[in-house]
Amino acid sequence: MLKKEIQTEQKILEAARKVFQRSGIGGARMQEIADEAEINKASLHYYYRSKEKLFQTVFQEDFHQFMIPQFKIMRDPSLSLEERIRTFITSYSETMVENLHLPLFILHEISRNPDRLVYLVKGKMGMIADEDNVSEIQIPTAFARQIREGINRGDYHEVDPEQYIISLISMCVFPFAGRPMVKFFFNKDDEQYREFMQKRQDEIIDYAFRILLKGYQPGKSVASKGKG
Amino acid sequence: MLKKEIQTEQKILEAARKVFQRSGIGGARMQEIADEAEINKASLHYYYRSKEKLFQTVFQEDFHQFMIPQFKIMRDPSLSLEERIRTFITSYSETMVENLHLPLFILHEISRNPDRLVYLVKGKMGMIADEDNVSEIQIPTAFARQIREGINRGDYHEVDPEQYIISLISMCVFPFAGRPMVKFFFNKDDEQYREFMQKRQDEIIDYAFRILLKGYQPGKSVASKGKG
DNA sequence: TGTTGAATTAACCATTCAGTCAAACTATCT
DNA sequence: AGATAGTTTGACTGAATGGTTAATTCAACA
Repeated sequence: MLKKEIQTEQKILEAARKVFQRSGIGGARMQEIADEAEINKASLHYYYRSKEKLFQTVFQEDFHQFMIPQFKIMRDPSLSLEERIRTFITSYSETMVENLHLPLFILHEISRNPDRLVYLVKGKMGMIADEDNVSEIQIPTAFARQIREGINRGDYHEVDPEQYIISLISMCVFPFAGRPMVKFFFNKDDEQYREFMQKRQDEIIDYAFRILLKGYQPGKSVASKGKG
Repeated sequence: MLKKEIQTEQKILEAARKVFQRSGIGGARMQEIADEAEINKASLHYYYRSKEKLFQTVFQEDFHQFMIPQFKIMRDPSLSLEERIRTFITSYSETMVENLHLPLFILHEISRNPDRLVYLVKGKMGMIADEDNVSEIQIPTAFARQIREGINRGDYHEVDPEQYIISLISMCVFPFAGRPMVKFFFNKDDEQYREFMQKRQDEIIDYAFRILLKGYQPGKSVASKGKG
């Protein structure tokens, strides 16, 4: 009984995730989700009182999947800044490759209702940070500050740290949000696209270091594992 | 009479654009568009038989605004490749700053229905190109080929041209698609965001050249106007 | 095997919304 | 003024869809 309940709930969430990511909250139909989960529409409401409630559950999970690993990396004190940049890029790309619809879904729903950000971040992202007095919201800012320190030390080129961080994220995320266009204009099928995005990781890491590091040469490179 | 007709049609298109960009085709309401245009809903249908028809008209215009200037630049034979990169970035950013909702709107609607791309591009983009045998669809590919030539000549670093082009577009477009997050995590209000995106242009140009050009130094730089 | 509470279902309800229609209005020309 | 063609409008329709309900099934247990 209990087992069945959990199993059904899980089926619903998976189905809902698929449908919501494909169509957004507006385009999704409760009937469609029910069909996808192979249950009756009334049962769907039995488990999740309303569409909005169901959506929030799914969206919160997705949002965290989209954000938390990256946030963890940005402030991981066991990694040098260069290693963090490298890991940030691979981790981000990996998440997206495994979940192609995620980026656009997140972007679109956040844009439709930016206020969600406040409780989404404050809500469950408290699981990271809080060891010292850096709240999760300030992680990007803190990361930017560390880049600035590197610049001041003379290790890095003169970049605007905030612009630099956003550029990293852009290069990781955008090609997934614009997948149909990438495929269309560079004439790639699904498999070629996947391969292209897989290769892209190393390419972006290279770009990231060319932009930031003084005297960077792709050959000698920066440590790819272990401390720098 | 004729004058009034045109004027109404224009009002409808502006209203529809605003509502569609805000809510997408699914979220938009014909009544809302009618209200925005200050006409009766029946009149709306008098001018545009259906929602889909109205949407297509608006979307096609928006798509072209989003694409054509950049395509023109990519293949402008009067500019050197470096100048084209520079112009590409400023032109793209300029378009986005003036129309903040455009990128996400395009991305979302293309993603919802990728088949549109075929007739959208073949449809009206024939206005560019066709002088020689480079069709508009092949412009990015052609642009990539020219980068490759530069690499082979030894002028540029070893980059994957397709990845490079997509990175340029990413850095230009993504921060607009992710505007709420940029604002939220770097704590900017509308004005600060705007300023940030304005400054960003030069920053990206710098990044683009650091990635591509051998021996690039932001100081000496590449010609900012005229032939290189 | 009968009782109980949770899970499932078909049928139904209420609302929203794109699209239609016929009547009314307006401008222009004769 | 009357006729004509183009435009506007309120009222309406039908389909889609989120959500409810009451009856039924099912699983567990005494």
